[in-house]
Amino acid sequence: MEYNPRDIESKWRAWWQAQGTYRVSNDPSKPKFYILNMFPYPSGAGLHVGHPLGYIASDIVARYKRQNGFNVLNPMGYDSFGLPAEQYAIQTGIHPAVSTEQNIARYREQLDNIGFCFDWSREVRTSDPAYYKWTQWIFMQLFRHYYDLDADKALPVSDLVKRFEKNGNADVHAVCDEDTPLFTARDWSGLTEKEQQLMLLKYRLTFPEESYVNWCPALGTVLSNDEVKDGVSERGGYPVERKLMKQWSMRIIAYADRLLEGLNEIDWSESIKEQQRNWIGRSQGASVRFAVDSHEGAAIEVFTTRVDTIYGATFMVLAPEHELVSRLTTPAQQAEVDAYVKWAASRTELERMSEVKRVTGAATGAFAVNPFNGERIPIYIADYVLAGYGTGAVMAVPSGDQRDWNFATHFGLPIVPISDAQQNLDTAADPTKEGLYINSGMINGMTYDEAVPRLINWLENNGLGKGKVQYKLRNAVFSRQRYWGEPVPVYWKDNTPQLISEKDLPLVLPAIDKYLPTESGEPPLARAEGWRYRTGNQDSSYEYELSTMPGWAGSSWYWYRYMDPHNEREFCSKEAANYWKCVDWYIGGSEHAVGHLLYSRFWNHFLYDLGLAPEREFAKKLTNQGMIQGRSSLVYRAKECFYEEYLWLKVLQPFFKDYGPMQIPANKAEESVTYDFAFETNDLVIEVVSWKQTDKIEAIRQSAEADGKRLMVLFNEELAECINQHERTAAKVRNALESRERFFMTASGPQIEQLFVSHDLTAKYSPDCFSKLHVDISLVQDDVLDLDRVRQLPMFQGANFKMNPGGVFTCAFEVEKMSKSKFNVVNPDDMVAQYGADCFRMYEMFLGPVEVSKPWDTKGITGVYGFLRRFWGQFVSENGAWLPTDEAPTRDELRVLHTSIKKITEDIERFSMNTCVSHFMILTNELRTLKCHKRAILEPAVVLLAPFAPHLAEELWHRLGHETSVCDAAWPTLNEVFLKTDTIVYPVQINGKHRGNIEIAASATPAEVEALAMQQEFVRRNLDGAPVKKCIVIPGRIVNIVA
RNA sequence: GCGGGAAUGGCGGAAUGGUAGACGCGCUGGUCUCAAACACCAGUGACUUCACGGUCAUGCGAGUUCGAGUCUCGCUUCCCGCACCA
Repeated sequence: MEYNPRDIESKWRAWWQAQGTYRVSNDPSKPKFYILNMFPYPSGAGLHVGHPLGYIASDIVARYKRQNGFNVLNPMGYDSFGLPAEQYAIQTGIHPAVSTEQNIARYREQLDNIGFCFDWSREVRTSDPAYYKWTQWIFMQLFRHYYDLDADKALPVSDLVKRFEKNGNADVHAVCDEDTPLFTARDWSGLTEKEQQLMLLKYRLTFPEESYVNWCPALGTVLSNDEVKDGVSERGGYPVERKLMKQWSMRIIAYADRLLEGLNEIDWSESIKEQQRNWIGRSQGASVRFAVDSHEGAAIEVFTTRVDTIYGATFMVLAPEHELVSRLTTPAQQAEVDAYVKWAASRTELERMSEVKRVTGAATGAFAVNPFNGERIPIYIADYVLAGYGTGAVMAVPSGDQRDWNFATHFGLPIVPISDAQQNLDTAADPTKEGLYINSGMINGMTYDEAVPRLINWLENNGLGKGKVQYKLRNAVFSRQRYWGEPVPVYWKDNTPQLISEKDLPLVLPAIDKYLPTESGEPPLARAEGWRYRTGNQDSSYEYELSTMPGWAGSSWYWYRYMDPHNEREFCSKEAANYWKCVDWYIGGSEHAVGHLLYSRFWNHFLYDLGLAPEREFAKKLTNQGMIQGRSSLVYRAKECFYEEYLWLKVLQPFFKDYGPMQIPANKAEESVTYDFAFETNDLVIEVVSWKQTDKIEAIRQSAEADGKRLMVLFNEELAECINQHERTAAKVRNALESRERFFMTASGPQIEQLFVSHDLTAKYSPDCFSKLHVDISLVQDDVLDLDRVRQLPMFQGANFKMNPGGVFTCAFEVEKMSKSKFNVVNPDDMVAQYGADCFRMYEMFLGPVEVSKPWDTKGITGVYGFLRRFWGQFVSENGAWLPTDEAPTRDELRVLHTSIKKITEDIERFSMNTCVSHFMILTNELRTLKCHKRAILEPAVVLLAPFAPHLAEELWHRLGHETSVCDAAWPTLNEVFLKTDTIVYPVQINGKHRGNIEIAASATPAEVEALAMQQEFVRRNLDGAPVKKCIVIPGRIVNIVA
């Protein structure tokens, strides 16, 4: 009886559901294992074969762990707030909740098709009010806490207020706004209620602030830094501009150091950790205040990581936007500075980034004073100094910094060496920290390690600066001027933000008429009628915050909700959190390297500080799955110039010997020859042109007449029409050559509008004769286009196809991202329908390592299908007979089984699923060779296969007489005894080259092995009489004879 | 420019420092069939040899080692991330 996945799979899926096989309880009697996939955004396009890759790999691990006695949590849900649903709502008026619901239903159907062991009773959706109630609740906790640097954790703002009341803020070491003033207890109590609230905002971990943000007009919202790539929005690629706006912000900088340190204790890929380190961008250095000559009270603060080079500072550079520029510029320099500032402001981000090498700048005419040696140094402005980093000002040390060196060289400024180890300063800067300082006042003769503390000490003692750590990381903008997101649980009273009462959570998204900003430019929520907050019994009501939370809010804590998904009192109970602790293995795409993964770590550290999260880091181990790329098919469409090349290659060349050398335009641009083709011994000229270009035809005709030439006009379209019968065109040309008519032109307008050329023919033509177009891969098989179906499509109306000599039309292919727009999407549903879910799962794994990107090739799936059929065939004969017997297995059979147990166990542990599938194939091939149908071998093989092909395994498991699920069958135990063989085949090398093999008893000593090797004919022959220097025998492995 | 990763047949990819190319696709030949598909069997890195066999092969060049795809050093190319970050 044939293996029939369709029947088997639907049967067992229903059974699993009825049995609740995948229900997970928080059972403390068993060790836990929490494996998590990054939950998907349910897009309208559905899943393609690339999406489930990580889900399948983690499903295998989950099932494997369960068979090894673990209580496994392997949940799934949806990150269901997001821009696409809202964009769709704007276009169609359909509520995002409705389209999201539909998309989720489709996702679910596709996911169910693949046989995952998700416990759907634990599903979460970020857009569900029962879920976002807790997102809002966590936001409230952030608002109620500040970061205390002495405790090195988040503490309640209420405590902070008590300290202010007692002692003011002088002895408070907390992360706060840069401009927070010092105040005493008396100052504090003198503040009004509103002033106190405003002061506290400078400390809260989330707070509204006026700042420059990434404003995306096309999306009508601000974006956080990680949502902007190369100056445009990550979603949609719309332009982004800097705009000053009042926005909610998250004080993530408070956690910068902990986020950095935490990276050392988690098992994530080096590349992700490095990206996060980069994003945080910690640099340790010093801030130094430079006075400005003849500007009392003006001081320029700079940040430097190389304070040791300060004696080599020979000038100073400010960003063109620096606030002091206008004040400092001398009248003589005013015009030049104004011009430069204006020019710098006009440059786009792209220009700035691409013209890094160019040195530009302008002198302000003012001078700064080096606090260490009192030297006056000129102040320049230049756009290589960024307004947004540090203080927007640098002390320039041309001997140690290449950019400063370039600038100094360009403007003829002095370059002073500061270390005796610096070399070749006339060709480049030398940033060395080696050697002893020279020309450096108080640090002359010191090393780097001695100099830095000395200088910082001096700065601090003289009040001119201090040691300082600078981060590239900015506070994260938390507001979106959009509808489809979590409402911020805040109302505004007297221009200060107030949290709503916890009992009013969740603050549910109100209904609105249109998903657009109001006429006055307020966010969509301003459209909601009567949506105001009423406190207590008062009649007055207050306006809610109108922006919503960003996409990353709901995904920054969701792994806790899976632990306790229906809890109405807490986001997750203490017991559940303490049992599941954290994610043991997190799997997802590397595109979330700095967005989701950094914000999640931030929130988790915060929840940890509050005692709500049991671990500092939420995910111990992270694996990034690779992309499955599509194999796109492309057709070549002929452009104008193709027809000329075609006419020459296929039609005109045979006339060459009869009508003499032919003039063809050598270079179209020069137009040295008036006509496309002209024969030397015939007064006929030929012009190839589209019949639509009537003006051009008329002009050529007049010019031919004037030159006394006979003219033949060939339409591109008529060439296209008879493209597969070029002799017809040749006949026309011959006719014209031999005739004495003055003018040849086809009278009727051709029907053909475009021509496609079989890819295997295109090499003969220059590449710019064609444009490449994607065609749907379902129309292509083995790179051959299905013309009958293609001709039906609107896109190919009025098209003709130039076939290859075999009479078929071939396409080019390209490996690229799988996407709808490239028509290369392969739907998992189709694969499952044809080969079954088990086969699809195993083929996805078989393609290659999970972490690596690789192209999808549907053809290869037959190999896996054949394997599954053969595996089935060991149990069930062609006529449906049940084959397993209770005979005792042989040594060979046991060795085959236990080799597989060892390899498959090891390979799952190291996440090498592709080699697992190979081992299953080897196992099956060997059992077939051994004609083994013994239950003692086959039953453990079924258990091994269960994580990979759960449906097939369940079927065979039950046919073997079991009544409980194979999911709970214990993983087979390896017995090393069975791996041993009686004899060992040793490869024998001579000077490292493999020359032959010897077989000897496994118990043979190295000396015996050597002796046997030496007797071999092939050894004597290859040694050719040379004396043996030594013989290396690695027991059980190899023999190498050195001569 | 900086950082991370990679490079092995026609293709996807295997190889604790120990027979390079497992396994699969594709291809070639055979069996079955009127035929095709499916299935099954055999072969399949390149060059060379009637054959036995030999030579060359893991991006390039050195090195360590009895032995290197694997380790070290120096290059090349590709992918990813960051990028005038003081």
